[in-house]
Amino acid sequence: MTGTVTKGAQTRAAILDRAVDLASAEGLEGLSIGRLAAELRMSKSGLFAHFGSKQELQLATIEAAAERFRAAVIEPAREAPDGAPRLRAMGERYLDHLDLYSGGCFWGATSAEYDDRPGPVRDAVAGALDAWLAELERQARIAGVERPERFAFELYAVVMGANARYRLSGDRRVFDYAREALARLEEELPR
Amino acid sequence: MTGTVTKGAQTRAAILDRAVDLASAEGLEGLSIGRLAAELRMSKSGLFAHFGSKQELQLATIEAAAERFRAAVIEPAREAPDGAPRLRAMGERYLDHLDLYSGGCFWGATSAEYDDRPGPVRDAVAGALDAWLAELERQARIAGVERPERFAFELYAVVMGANARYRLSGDRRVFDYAREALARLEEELPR
DNA sequence: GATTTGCACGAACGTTCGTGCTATTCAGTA
DNA sequence: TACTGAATAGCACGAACGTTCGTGCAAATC
Repeated sequence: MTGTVTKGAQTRAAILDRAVDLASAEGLEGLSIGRLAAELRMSKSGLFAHFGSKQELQLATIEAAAERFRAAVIEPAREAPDGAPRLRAMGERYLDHLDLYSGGCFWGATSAEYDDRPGPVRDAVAGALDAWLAELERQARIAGVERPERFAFELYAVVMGANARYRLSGDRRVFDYAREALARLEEELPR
Repeated sequence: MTGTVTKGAQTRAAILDRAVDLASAEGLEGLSIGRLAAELRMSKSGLFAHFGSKQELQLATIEAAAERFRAAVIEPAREAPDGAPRLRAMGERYLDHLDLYSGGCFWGATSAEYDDRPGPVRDAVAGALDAWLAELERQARIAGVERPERFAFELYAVVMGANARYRLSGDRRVFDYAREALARLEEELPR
């Protein structure tokens, strides 16, 4: 029956939920099946059977992280109208949603990890980030920015930089700096 | 005799030179002693003897990377006078020096990898990055910026963002975007 | 009630990892 | 040329990794 959540699907979802957190802290390579199983109090083989290979687990984890990102950043920001308000909402939502991970931004951690490891995993990570950049670009275009790619890059750099800096220094003031930078970016928008 | 370069020191330097590249691509954890030895055509145990433990190898690699960074970014930028010109030179030198690594910025890769792994390695990485941020901040203060920390963060975010984005997309235009952002930051400076 | 399916388990495989010991080779000095 | 300490190699270890296999059990299907 459509909508029925089987036991297996529940377990799988629980695995992936934990996997996203673990990967955001230890990376997608450091995400070991044995550790993940131990944390979830299940056997390595039982967990493994859900995915068939480590790579499939990694890809499923990426998809789960993308889903979390959509639910926490993209979707809420849709309440704001296209263009400038949406851009402001996405930047703000991104900074807020960082608390959802126990190990900082999933994309910050995994993109640095896989940028030099060709393969399906890298492609999936790059695809997810490209999609976000493309959405930023689209909204910048709607807002009337003359060079949306440049604008999207700068917004990305500021918020990801804040994540990276906070992770290493523990100094929450970087979020204030980031918000100021976003505000100054906003002033660039034609009105 | 002081200044004499023994055979061991030469080997050690060659190991670390390769280790910095390998770690910038595979991370400090992915930097395996066996692989490193194979690439340098020496035995695992022979290489290992130079450091005594993997952690010591990692710490030495970080120090070597810091040295490379100083030689390629900090020192050349010293030719420019303190303040605004120095800030411009450091941003520019950073972007240029990225070609020195085969796997992108060493600090971008390792700081994301270790931000959630407490210990001496994390401390060393954080220390090196803090030192750079502090230097940026110092120069911003000399240039008369009202809030040097904020300025340093923004410069950092832009250039590290360019590295991350280029690594994943392969699109060199991000360097142009970064340079424009640096130019706009420069306009902020009091004259 | 019999049979099939979904899900999880424990044991074991081969490989790679870091690390420890011992033997060998090499360079520089007496 | 013999000696000596530094530098490198050889070999083995225990642990962790991803993966495979056969099995147990509960729910669903017939």
